[in-house]
Amino acid sequence: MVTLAEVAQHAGVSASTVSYVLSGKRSISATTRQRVEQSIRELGYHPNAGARALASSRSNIIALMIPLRTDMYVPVMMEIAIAVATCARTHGYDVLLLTGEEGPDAVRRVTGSGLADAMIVMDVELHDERLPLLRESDRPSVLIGLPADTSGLTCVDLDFRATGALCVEHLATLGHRDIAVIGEAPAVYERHTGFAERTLDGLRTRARELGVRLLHRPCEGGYDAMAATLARIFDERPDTTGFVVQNESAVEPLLALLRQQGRAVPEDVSVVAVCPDQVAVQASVRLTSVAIPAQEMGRRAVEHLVAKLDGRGDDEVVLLAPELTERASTGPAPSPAGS
Amino acid sequence: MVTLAEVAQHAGVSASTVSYVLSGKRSISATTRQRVEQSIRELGYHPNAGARALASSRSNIIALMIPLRTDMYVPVMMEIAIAVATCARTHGYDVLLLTGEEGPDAVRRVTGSGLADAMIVMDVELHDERLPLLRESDRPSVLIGLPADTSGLTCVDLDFRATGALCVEHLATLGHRDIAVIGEAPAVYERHTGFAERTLDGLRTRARELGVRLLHRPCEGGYDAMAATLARIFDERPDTTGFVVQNESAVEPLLALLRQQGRAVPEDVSVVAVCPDQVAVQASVRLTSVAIPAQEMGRRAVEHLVAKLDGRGDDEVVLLAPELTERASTGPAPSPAGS
DNA sequence: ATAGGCTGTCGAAGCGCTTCGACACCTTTC
DNA sequence: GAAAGGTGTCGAAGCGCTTCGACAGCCTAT
Repeated sequence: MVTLAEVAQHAGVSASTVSYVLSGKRSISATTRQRVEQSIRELGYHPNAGARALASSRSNIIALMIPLRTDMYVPVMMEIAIAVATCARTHGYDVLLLTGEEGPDAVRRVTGSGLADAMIVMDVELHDERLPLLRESDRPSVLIGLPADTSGLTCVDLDFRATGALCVEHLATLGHRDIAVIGEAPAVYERHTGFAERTLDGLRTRARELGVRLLHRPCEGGYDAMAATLARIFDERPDTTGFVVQNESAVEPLLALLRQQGRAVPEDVSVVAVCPDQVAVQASVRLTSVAIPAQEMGRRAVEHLVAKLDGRGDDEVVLLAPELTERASTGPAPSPAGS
Repeated sequence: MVTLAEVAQHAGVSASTVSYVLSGKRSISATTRQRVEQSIRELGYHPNAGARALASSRSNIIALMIPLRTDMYVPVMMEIAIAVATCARTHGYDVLLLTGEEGPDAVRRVTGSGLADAMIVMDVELHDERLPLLRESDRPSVLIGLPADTSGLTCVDLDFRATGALCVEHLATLGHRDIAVIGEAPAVYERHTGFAERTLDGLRTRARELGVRLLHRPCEGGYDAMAATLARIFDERPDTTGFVVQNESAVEPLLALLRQQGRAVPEDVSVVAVCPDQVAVQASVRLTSVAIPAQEMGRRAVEHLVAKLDGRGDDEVVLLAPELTERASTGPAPSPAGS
């Protein structure tokens, strides 16, 4: 274990000089700098993280709270996590992975112990227990997601309300008048997860404005659940010709079932998905979709946090504008039978 | 920021006594302990992580290196990561998330700086650049995966060779003589990822022993790639009746295509998947599969690491025995046409 | 020439914790 | 009743780094 002092001795300077070479907080002559850097290389010196954290009260670590559940929107979570880790590194930060399991205690523990300088919280519920702690905390934080009350918080999210509106608009423009929404699992709504409710709100509002009938059905992932849900939908609204799907693990089952029932996509029914682009293009029908910009969200969260840590930046809600990409799963509504 | 000293003063004892109450490394009388614990609670004291790390040269952090790519076996990675984080917490450790991006440098940085006490490395290639560093390092590490040379390393993985054998056996027992293997994307084999090659090895060896013809085709995920691959397979081996799929994102496309071609599963062709159970049960045909025990792997990795950190434990290769669960996608081979 | 301002470097004082040796006190034991 | 052995507690010495004030040396402006 090489220490600062050893580097200093090797380079023939004082410890503080080495420290200033490393941090750049005071000017150092070019020759000294080079000598020190040479010594650092030769000795293979790495500053001790603990000592650094203690002396500077900065750990250079960002905590990332991810949901514990592995049963939903996994690829999105993973992509965000990786984007956060990658982007954080470019700013000199490491990422500490926390699961939602500990709940609010994790916030206390991490901020209390100085383990992390800041925090990114995912899977935010409308009235999340962690919010009061984050508001009080002197450490900056960014939410990925949108709670009911955003005062005193910084949030980054896709504008799900606009996303919902966009989906309805697209289908309405194509002439669809009866639209079914296949949502996330019921548990997601019960937990009042912001994005699910906001999408629904956007869907409903725009549907009302456009005079389109809308039927919303939460749905577990998987084939069997989808089959049951679909049956109920056609039972209740036989004239349904448009679908909006916001549930990755329902996408392929839906397509398979429609095919099996002899309903052609997009000739008989149109499908719009809200999912990462990768899912949309890999599906058995290339899906018209609104992308969930996971990487972008992760990146923006980190950049806001870094700005705050640098004393720049302020509380702010960033809603990314949704973009609908037309692919092969949507087309004009079929003319009503018998007219 | 409450400090140890403040707690000590509040409880009317010395700082070292508080420290010993916290660590339990020396006996403390019940009354003193209670008094100290009371003060800790009243003041809301959290030990400073940096100071602790500096003084004890233990950070209580485990680093987890995950692959950067988000295009393959994502759910497995996510599940492992979450299992690692959860299990680590039960042992008093936090988890630092590193992406493979930095490569071997990340190993140097983390072990050199004392940021983490130990390391879990995922997505190990047969001749991984990081291995020499891990072998030399004085910090313990566990690989999830199996490189070519495991000497001086601790590894946890599913026994993919046995997995391959198991799949072939199952199909052979049902009378299938022509089996096609739909593998991971070509890139996975090019990188010489251990698990893919070992599965293939197990498949081939057992197939030879049982006198079964085997055709292996790597395959990108998605519908189009699968369609092309499947066409080539039936072109080359029209009598193929058994499939082994080791590629989550090829599963559903395969089933859809078979259905579309009028080949019934399992009446005409049988399919065995190597994938997490969740994928197997959510597929449009409930798949006979060998599960990838992601949680178990994460848990075992952490437990080995903790054992090593406690001075117990030794280098060891743990191969989890595969288990095949029969579901609705495999059945007896159809009798050859015309016989 | 001299005051004033830069620049580059150093020494020393912590940051908050762990841990080692010391020691006071209380039991045992013969 | 003294020696031996436990307990429970304290004080002090760091752990390796950052950062503040000091200051030597030099340049510029008067």
